Amino acid sequence: MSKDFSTLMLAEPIQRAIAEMGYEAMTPIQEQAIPVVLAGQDVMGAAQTGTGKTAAFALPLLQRLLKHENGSASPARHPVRALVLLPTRELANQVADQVAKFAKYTKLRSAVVFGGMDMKPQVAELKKGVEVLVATPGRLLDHLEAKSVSLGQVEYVVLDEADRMLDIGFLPDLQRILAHLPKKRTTLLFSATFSTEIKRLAESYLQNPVLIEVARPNATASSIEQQFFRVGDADKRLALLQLFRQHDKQQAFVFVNSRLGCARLARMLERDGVRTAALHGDKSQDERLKALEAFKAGEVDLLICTDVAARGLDIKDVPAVVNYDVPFHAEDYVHRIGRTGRGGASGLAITFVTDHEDRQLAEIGKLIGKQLDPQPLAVGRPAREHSARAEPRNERPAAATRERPQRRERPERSERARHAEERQTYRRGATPRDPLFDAPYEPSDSAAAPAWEVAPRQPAPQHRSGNIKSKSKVAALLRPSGS
DNA sequence: AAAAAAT
Repeated sequence: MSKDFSTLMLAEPIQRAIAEMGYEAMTPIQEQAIPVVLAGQDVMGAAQTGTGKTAAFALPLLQRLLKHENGSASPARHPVRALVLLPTRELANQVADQVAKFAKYTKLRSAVVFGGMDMKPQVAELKKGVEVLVATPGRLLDHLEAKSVSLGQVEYVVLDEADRMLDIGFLPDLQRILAHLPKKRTTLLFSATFSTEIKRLAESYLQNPVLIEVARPNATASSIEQQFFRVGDADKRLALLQLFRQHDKQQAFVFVNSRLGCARLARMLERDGVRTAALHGDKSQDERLKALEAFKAGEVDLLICTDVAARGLDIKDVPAVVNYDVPFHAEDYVHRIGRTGRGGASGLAITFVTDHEDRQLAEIGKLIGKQLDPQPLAVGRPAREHSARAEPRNERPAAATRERPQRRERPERSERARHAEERQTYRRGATPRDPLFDAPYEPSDSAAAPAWEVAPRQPAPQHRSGNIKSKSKVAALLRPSGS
């Protein structure tokens, strides 16, 4: 039985905003974390993706800022009292949006600063004074150096996607930022994934923390159906096009491991006639935000992205996620597929596995506690790629083979040759031509059930319902499990 | 190994 937000007795302006946003029943992480944050305690919170972690910290935080005056006399009328740090610019933008909505009817001001944007408007905003500051680490340090912001009055700091914020790439920046904060403060850590090592590290930043776990850490949401397909490197794009068509061209996030691969796939898919946008770190911030907006607006069907989009992004009703490449880190798998199946909606996660990705796949299986067994995927090939389009074709599929998809009859062109040809096509400004996509689907393994039906259905994982542990229990959890 | 975050 989940309680309503109305039972929290939050300040009227906050309640009004909640109602306006259509929030009613709390999710388990909200139900458990909000009272603890309201009580002013440090929190380490783990809950599956898409279960409303932002509201779980933002609402009680705003409540406390409203009800508890800033104790020390401050030179600024609006000192930063709460700081929220995030690992990507898009996520900072999104969380800032949500905070602003929650705070809409209060007198509290919020702002967001992240890189890739002009400093000046951010400086102006900070100068006016804000109680809640949302930021990415790099740009925040810039502002600290430029003395356009002071963090000496911060009472609350939130590390969202905490395990990422504490990893080696972010830790130095994070430590430099935390050095600007008062020692006496409340610290809140949230993520869907926490490794044992990161938990231990995290504890050194917390005082008397309450550990809130509404699911085993690293658990995937049970509303997401996970499918794994064995494909060859050269078949991935075809497989993607085929599945896209089989799924009625529904929208999806398509994750690629490198920025170059991401840009390249997006370009090729566009040529294939798919409405595509690319989102990765080599794009300008303007392009990045536009790509996301275009996807949200439904102007784009496949968002081709790197792990910049793996965490936290909350877009309603994304039907599917495709791991075009198996992620290098197993936790990223959990976050990537968490872009679908949000708020309990159903979602589909498809992962392509090539032979050299088996090790990474095994790591994922270990992390999420499932036996992962990639199914063969019959990749249909057009009868011909270049000429003879008008030739009548035999629509009856060939006889079934239960084995791996057939290889091409003719020797494969080298990767290089194909890329060269693609570049040529581009220079000529050719109109999108799609031998692979618009051509009638001709399965190489016709007796196989449609690809999206052959995947094994995993039983939903059993989650412990929420339990709050004291610090001693936290310490126990942090001990290596073997001992 | 790669991406991300400052320019």
